[in-house]
Amino acid sequence: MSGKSSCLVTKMSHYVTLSNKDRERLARLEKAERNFDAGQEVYQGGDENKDLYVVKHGWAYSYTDLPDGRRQIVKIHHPGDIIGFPDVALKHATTTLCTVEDVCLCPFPKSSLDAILRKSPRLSALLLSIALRDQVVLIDVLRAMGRMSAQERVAYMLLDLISRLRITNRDMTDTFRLPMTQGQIADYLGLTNVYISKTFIRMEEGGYIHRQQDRLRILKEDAMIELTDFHDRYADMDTSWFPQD
Amino acid sequence: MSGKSSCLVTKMSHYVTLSNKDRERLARLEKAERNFDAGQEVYQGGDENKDLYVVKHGWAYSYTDLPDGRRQIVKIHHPGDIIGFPDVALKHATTTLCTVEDVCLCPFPKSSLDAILRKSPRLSALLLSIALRDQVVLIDVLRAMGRMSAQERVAYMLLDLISRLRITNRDMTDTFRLPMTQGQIADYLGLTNVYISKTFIRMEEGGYIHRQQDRLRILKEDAMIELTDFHDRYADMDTSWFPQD
DNA sequence: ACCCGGCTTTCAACTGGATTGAATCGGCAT
DNA sequence: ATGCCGATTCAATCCAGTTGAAAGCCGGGT
Repeated sequence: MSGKSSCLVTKMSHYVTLSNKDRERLARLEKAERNFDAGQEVYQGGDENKDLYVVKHGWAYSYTDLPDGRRQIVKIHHPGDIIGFPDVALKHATTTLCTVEDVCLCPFPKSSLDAILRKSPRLSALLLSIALRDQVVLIDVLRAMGRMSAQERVAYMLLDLISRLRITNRDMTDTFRLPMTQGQIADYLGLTNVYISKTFIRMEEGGYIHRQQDRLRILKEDAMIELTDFHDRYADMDTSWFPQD
Repeated sequence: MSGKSSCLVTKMSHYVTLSNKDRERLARLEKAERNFDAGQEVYQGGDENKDLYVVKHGWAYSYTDLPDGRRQIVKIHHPGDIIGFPDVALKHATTTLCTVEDVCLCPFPKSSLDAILRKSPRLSALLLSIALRDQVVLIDVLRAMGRMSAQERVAYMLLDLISRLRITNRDMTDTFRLPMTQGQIADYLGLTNVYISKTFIRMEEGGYIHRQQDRLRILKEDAMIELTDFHDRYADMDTSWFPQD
């Protein structure tokens, strides 16, 4: 099991070149593995949070409920993502983690993070940067939810997804697998499953996208970028100030 | 000018006890001062971002525009807050900073942050925690925007504001000054000024709040907490794992 | 005291998206 | 194949919140 096969290392290396030692440190986080079936809940909001997870394969999402059952999905997780990072600051998990499909997760304790923070200044800077970058991404989502129409929100979501998938999958062009149900997409975008359906149909009629099973093709990426004033935050990171290891 | 008068030190000390050295390090960030009139723009989205700001007094907010003029306020800043932290990860500022009223800001360069990260593990941990905690707070806002009614959103906002103000102002009970216009509140909550007006009136009629000039009194805090399923993330922080300095 | 400009409130018409319920599709297990 | 369950689609209706404009209010400046 060399570092080469680690999604986490692949993803982190996208931002900055890492020493072999740091690559090993990261790869070690993916030692343990647990498999989950589609639609399974891994942990719940309010639980004491002691573990983080690296996604090895499959999609998952974090969500919160309102007491009356309304639901908001707050983050969609892909291979290479670290799940639960924001909760490190708090005593209890704030969201519930649920799988979209069959998923393999690598749990590791919060304390492993400590070790990295103490030992590797370069990785610490990277982790802090990722936390801050994720704040910016959340702000972008907030803007979409607050001020965009249904069609703009869907376009924004698709652009965000494909940008993130391109990080680990360099040769991906305009087509990707979207395993989420329309109900889940609705819960992410603050809409309803019915209206997501209608919006997808309209976007397909408008020639923006093409769907075939769960594969989605983006036909007018530039138009969608313009429509949503989309910025790829994953490409604009400033790593110039990082300490050398 | 001792550390005692620094809003930043007051705010940071709320979470964790700091050594004198660390208090000095923080207080030093507030050495320079710049004053701004009400409604003034301090910097704009897209600008190269080299400075951060500590708020000394007055309220300000960060916002983004859509190309067609729709506007989303993404963060409201109070005394003691660090402005621009999320943008540290990126090459360009993502939001525009605007004052609500007459404001005094203390600018300091990104590089001062570097120095702190290298010298003080305890402050580094605190900064990382604050970044992560702010992510959780953003997620809470996202939930409000995605799934809550107008009245719930306003209630949520008021609870969030008073919780934050209580950090630096321990003896505050149920009344605070709300200097923002209803138009600004609308841009924060993804609504319109007209509907904010209507909602405030309804909440006053319902006995939830009382307004008098720009002072706002929360009458049924418990009911509002229940209504919005509000969690005070500023009180729930886990600082137990921080390294001693 | 007065005017001016920005903020809040009110009003009426309108609409984007929600809701409901039913029909259809599709995958999987038997 | 068959039957079942969840996901998707379709159509009709409804409503929370928008839009635009007008009127009231309040504070600051001269």
